[in-house]
Amino acid sequence: MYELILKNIARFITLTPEEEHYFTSLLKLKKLRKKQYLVQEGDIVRYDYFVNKGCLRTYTIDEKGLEHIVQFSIEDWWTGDMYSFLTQQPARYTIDALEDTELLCLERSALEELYIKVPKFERFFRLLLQNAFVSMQERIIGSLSQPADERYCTFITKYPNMEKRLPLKQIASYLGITPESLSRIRSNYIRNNKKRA
Amino acid sequence: MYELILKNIARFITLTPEEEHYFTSLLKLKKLRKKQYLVQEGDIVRYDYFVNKGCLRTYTIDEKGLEHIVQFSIEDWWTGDMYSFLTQQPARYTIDALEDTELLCLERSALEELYIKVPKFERFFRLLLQNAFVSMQERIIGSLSQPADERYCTFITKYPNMEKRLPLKQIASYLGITPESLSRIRSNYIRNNKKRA
DNA sequence: CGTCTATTTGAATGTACTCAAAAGCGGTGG
DNA sequence: CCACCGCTTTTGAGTACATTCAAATAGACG
Repeated sequence: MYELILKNIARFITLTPEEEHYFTSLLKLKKLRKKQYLVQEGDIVRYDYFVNKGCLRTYTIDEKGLEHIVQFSIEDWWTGDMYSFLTQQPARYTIDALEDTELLCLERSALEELYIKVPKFERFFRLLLQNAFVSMQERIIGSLSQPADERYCTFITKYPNMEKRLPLKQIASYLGITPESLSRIRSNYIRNNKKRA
Repeated sequence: MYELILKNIARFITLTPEEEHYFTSLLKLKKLRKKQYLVQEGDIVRYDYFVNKGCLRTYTIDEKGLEHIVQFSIEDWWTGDMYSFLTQQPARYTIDALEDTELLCLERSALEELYIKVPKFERFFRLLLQNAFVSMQERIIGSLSQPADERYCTFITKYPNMEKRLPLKQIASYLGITPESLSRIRSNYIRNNKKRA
């Protein structure tokens, strides 16, 4: 149950067996069925979440009622409304499950305690945030400079096999295009690959 | 010379006079003339920068040779290539001055020392990063869901008077549109405001 | 099996783009 | 201080890509 999260942490910091044990003792398991909400816009978020299994989306709904997906989170990713978790203000995003999902939850007060007892975790979560920030910068550049078909190409390269798992509609929302457009992009894509082969 | 940066820090943490003094003793002053580089893509970035006066842009150049601006930094903002500063890998962005600029520079080793002597700064820089992350998320949503004229409108609302200071070409690059398009958007904008008046 | 939603396809529209040319503006050197 | 050069901004015309609206088909779920 904890192998994945421990491996995830080991990317950046090294823990002793005792530290590992202490850390995992702070985690709570949560299961969600497909379509269930994890966070709704306006909630005060008390947890940071690690995805052990399954898939979620983080999105917002604009004045016209349209959904815009900021992020997908699959196994081995962290998720949550960072803004709300850290400031204890109402969440700006809604998060729900696109598949049956299993999460490990780390509560705010547990995290504070963890920072004190095992200060390495300050470093870990800072690195996590930095990486998230950097990849967000890259996504901005892409969204401003690339046409839709290239953005799709970047997406399937960066998140291999995600496109087989997710409904087209959700990917279109993530890319900022209509489902119709993505459908056409995909059929061009297949046609071009066939030509080359 | 240090009023601005101390006020900036006071938004999130409270310092004693001694801590303020210690902190400012770590800072180095740097002046840049218009068009000078602060960071070039590929550099290893050793400093985090606070803008005391002036204006800079952070951008990257794509395969086609086109510039894409990730960020403008004016007085009271922090800037730098966060990725390079924190990982000591080559910078992904170039930063140069759009006006004569005055910076306060905080070196990596000085920051590490600061974290140890005044741990509150861990909190400060974490909050800084979080805010940057959150506003980046908002920008993604905007860039994917709004037409160019609305993005311009958001820009001038969020960064009041910036549009008077910056060349049109630079703003167009930030918004991900051509200078021609922004020029047209502006003239429509003026026309519409006149109608209403 | 039937209903509801997702996906595909087509046609018409619109927004932003490219290319081209003219006008405006700023900085430099004589 | 002015004239010139180069770069920025504006404007116009034609084009390309993505959108909207509509309708047909496919697929998922109860």
